[in-house]
Amino acid sequence: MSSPGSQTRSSTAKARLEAAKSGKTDPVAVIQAELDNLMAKSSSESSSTTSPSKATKSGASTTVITATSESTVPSTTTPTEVRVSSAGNPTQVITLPPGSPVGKTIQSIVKRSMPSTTTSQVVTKVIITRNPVTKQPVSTTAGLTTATVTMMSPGTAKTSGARQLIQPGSPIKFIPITQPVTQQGVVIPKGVVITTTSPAKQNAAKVAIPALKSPTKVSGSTTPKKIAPAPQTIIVKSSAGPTPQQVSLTSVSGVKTVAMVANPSTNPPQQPKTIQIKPAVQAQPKVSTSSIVTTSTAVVTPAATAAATVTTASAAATTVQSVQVPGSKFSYVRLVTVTASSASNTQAKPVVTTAKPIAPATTSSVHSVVRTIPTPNPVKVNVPIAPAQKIQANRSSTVQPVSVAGTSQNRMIMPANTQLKIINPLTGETKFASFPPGTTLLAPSGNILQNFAMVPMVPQVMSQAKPASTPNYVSLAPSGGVPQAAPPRPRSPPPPSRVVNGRRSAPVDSEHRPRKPCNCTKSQCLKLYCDCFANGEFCNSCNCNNCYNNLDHEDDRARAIKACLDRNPNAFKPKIGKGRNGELDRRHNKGCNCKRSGCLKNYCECYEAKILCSNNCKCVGCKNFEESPERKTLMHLADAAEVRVQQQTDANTKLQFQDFPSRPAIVNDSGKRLPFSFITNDVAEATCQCLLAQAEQTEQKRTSQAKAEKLILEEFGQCLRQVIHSAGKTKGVAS
DNA sequence: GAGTTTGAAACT
DNA sequence: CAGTTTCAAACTC
Repeated sequence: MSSPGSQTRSSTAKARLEAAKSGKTDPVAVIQAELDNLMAKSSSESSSTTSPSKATKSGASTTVITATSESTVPSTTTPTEVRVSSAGNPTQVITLPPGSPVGKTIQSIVKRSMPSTTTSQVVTKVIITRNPVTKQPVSTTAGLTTATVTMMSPGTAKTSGARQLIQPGSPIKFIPITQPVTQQGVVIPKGVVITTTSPAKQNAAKVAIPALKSPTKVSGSTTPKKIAPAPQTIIVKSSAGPTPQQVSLTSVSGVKTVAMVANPSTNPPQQPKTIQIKPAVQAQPKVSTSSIVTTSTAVVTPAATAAATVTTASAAATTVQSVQVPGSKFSYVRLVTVTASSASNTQAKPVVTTAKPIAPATTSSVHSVVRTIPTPNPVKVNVPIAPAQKIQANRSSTVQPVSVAGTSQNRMIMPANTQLKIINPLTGETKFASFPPGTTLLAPSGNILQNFAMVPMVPQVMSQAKPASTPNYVSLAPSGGVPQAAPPRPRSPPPPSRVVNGRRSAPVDSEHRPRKPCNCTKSQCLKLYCDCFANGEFCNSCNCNNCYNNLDHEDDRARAIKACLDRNPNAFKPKIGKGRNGELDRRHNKGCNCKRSGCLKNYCECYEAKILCSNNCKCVGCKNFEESPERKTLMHLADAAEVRVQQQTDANTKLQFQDFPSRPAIVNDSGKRLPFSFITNDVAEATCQCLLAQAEQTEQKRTSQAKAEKLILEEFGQCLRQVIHSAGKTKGVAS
């Protein structure tokens, strides 16, 4: 059941975004980052002191919005000057009257400036700078001054699983906040602005050889160990200000979501403000609908979205810099404490509480609304991040610092099975702690955590933990806590090779199939025999013995890396490169040396990478060439196996639905459904949407609070009547 | 699960 | 650079 018009009204009630998937690992970059990190030890002090300069504009109110959703500008009732800049296009300055749905406005601007056929990533940034009338900064008191949403260009959708990048105009998915999901969180203790950039879709490998591995061997189900590398580029910058906020990274189905929670506890409670933003510039499209800020809910964007929304609420004592390495899929955040006051806040221990998990994307049709939270309730905004494309060499962010209204609480939402190394850069004190999934570290005073750099001890984190006085890096790798087996795929395109260096490293589906844990016994996981090490990752939940590939043996590890690079400068570079025809012609850079396998077993790096042997190979008795009958036979067998697996999967799925009917009717002795049995989840949700819509309307009309409450209650009564009416019509007999 | 095979990495 | 050894993953039983 749904009340009349509820669908329409609810369309403005929630955000629905879709996300992109992660990209490939580049161990070279990780290694490079680690080496750089080591080298940075000597210059860490200077980094600390220079960071604040980037976090300028303290007190200024700048709102950055990069968005496609129908979001509204954070709370303000005054006209707002907005600068819209997107890749490859000149910056536009527009003035938005109060109440305008800035998301639509931005979107229309972007659409006009962006070729529809482009496949490259487009990041549109909207910076709300000031009130053009009063020349005052906008709405710093709203407790939410920054929103960042990254817009993906069309043509980036992938077909497998949830791997979809958002397309302009596509429906946006809504994630209820209450459902559990694997999370990986990082707290940015002080006010920060995060922008995300998404890479264009990388072509999947086009190869000839189908996967022959038994489906049961798909590593995803068995390895908690490998956590997929960070697929996105994240630029985090701090802003000056007194209050902390939360930034958390949530991985849902391989897509990372950044959530920043502003704790408005230090802000005086405010009444929700209605924003009316209309295009003031003639060239801008007219927007007839306006979204209203009505509740203390946060923007909830789905995990599977390419849009990103970030809100910040405060200024910072900590500078957060992004560290990006050329060619790397990894994103690092360098946390540098910059305030003198922070020095007095050492030794504090985080309070551990249970975090409310953020639900994965659903297929709900509810539209999204960016909601400012002027109340003491935290503002929670998620930033789904698309896979990284090519990471540029600049190691520091160029994002404008943003000042934000203050909050006083830090939080860190733990990813699954996260172990943290907490380092006090001032005293050098190091602590280790492990937290269950979903754990949130709270720093109620706002500064408890600010002197500690948090280093999730997960794979892909390369020597982030540094000694005291050294900038600390936090890898923003997506959670691998819930490995997912790649769905059965047709022969083409096969996954990009994972033969990064090592041997027989599984040709991982770059999206997010985790690599298997290693079983090294003699190498201490410090040689390229070890897949983890070869891929530039820490061992995590591996079965190795005497492992030195961890934070406890940083020095040894660094030496081992150096030794490998001394032997072979390309040791950590991908082994599979592009041929003359680019992606269509991948080849093993070094070539294999197989003698007995005929290059038709996974011993062969070429075969494992699902590419044909090339002139680079020195193999004997090679059967891994285009016209090889043996290879063709294997291909056919593999295809047939895949078909069978797919059919079996489909059958199982069907059975599951049959075995678990949605919800048994609740009936009385006579077999009639009892009235409350009609209040299903759908009904409840629809009712809530109706109430929400009603609340929005009252906000829009600026009705008094008393009347608003009355109207909402009446709406609730209306919903109940409809439920009763529907129950009566069905004369519900249990089914 | 134990043992064997294999080829890349490491070493000489 | 070639030959040998070491190593851990792939494979077989």
